[in-house]
Amino acid sequence: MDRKEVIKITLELMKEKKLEKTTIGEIVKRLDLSPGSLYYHFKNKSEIYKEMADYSLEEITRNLNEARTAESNKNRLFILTRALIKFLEEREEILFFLISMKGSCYLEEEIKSQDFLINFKNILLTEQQDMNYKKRMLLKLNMFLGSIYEVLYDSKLVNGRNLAEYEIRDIHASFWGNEILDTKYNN
Amino acid sequence: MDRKEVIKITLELMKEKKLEKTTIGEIVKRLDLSPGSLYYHFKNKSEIYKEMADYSLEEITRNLNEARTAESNKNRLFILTRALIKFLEEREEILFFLISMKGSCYLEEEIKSQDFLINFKNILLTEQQDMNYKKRMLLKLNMFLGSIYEVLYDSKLVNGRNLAEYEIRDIHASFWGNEILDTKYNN
DNA sequence: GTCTATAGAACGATAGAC
DNA sequence: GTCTATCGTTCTATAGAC
Repeated sequence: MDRKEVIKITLELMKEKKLEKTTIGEIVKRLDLSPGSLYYHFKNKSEIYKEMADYSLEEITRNLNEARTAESNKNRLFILTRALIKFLEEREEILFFLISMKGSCYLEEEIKSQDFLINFKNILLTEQQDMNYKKRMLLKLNMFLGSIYEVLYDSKLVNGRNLAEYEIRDIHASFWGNEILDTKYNN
Repeated sequence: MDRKEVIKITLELMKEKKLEKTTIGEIVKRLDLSPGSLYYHFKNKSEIYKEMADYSLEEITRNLNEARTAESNKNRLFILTRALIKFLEEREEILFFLISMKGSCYLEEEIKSQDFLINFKNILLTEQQDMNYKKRMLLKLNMFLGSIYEVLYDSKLVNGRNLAEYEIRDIHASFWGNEILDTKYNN
């Protein structure tokens, strides 16, 4: 049994069935597996959720890092914004999980939101910035993520369409338009 | 049996137990009611969810309208932003429901996100504005709401603290800082 | 390490007495 | 209009054979 396969299939299933209908029974049916086998590898449902969160974070991080190194210098924040949007549009199941995991009782408190932020923080903040700046940037980052989720929930998950380029530009401009951070990666 | 009491209690219960643990059994236990009695008034679980969504929207609308008429003229958008944040901080159960209902299989598609937007749209948009402007403003509105949800999820629901005034100002400034809409209510 | 079988509880929803 | 009792199903999770 491939552990990662379980996570991928469960994410997919969750998008289709929503939270309350994504049961162990449904998961093993989709995997063509037995409950006993699944519980041999995962101690309970929470562990599956936990690994879905880890997997989602890893996938996003990997994707953003690729985007970050692929193109160089100018408009780095635009490239990152665009990459994040494109990634979540392509991986709807991850988008849905990120949006709906907050309401689930199977995800323990600690995992929930902050881990995702930390990653963006690393991309956007350097060590030498002062506390006040960091706090405000964290707020802005939180706002940024929330905006992406809400907009993509509406456009992609409800209406099934991808954002137009001008919309991506609008989103980027709203948050990072004339931001000093734009210059951070221009060195 | 008070219909509205069921909705209020269920919202409260949901914040504590999360989506998958908010069952009919838990609801009737909290209400000190019998299942038969609950099902005499609500045809199924979806109907309860539907009315929670309606109730949440009504409460927000009522609250924003009060804020809108109470204070006059200048900085209307700041007052609305602040009122929305304060309302959701005070009514955590509504905040949690708005955040987590997207992942639920008991809320039918149609209700989901748009209805909440329509209300803000009415507040922010007038009839005579052109389509392009409206579309962009709708995107911005969506971003605005998503930001509020994400920020308050983190600050209030996870960390249990209210936003500081400077944070509210930051949020307002990010979206409506030097916006022509500021003048809309100054007539 | 996968299976079948099933425990044991909880689920949404209903029937019928009062 | 509220109750008790319970239907039939589904749930998470486990035991034990292979």
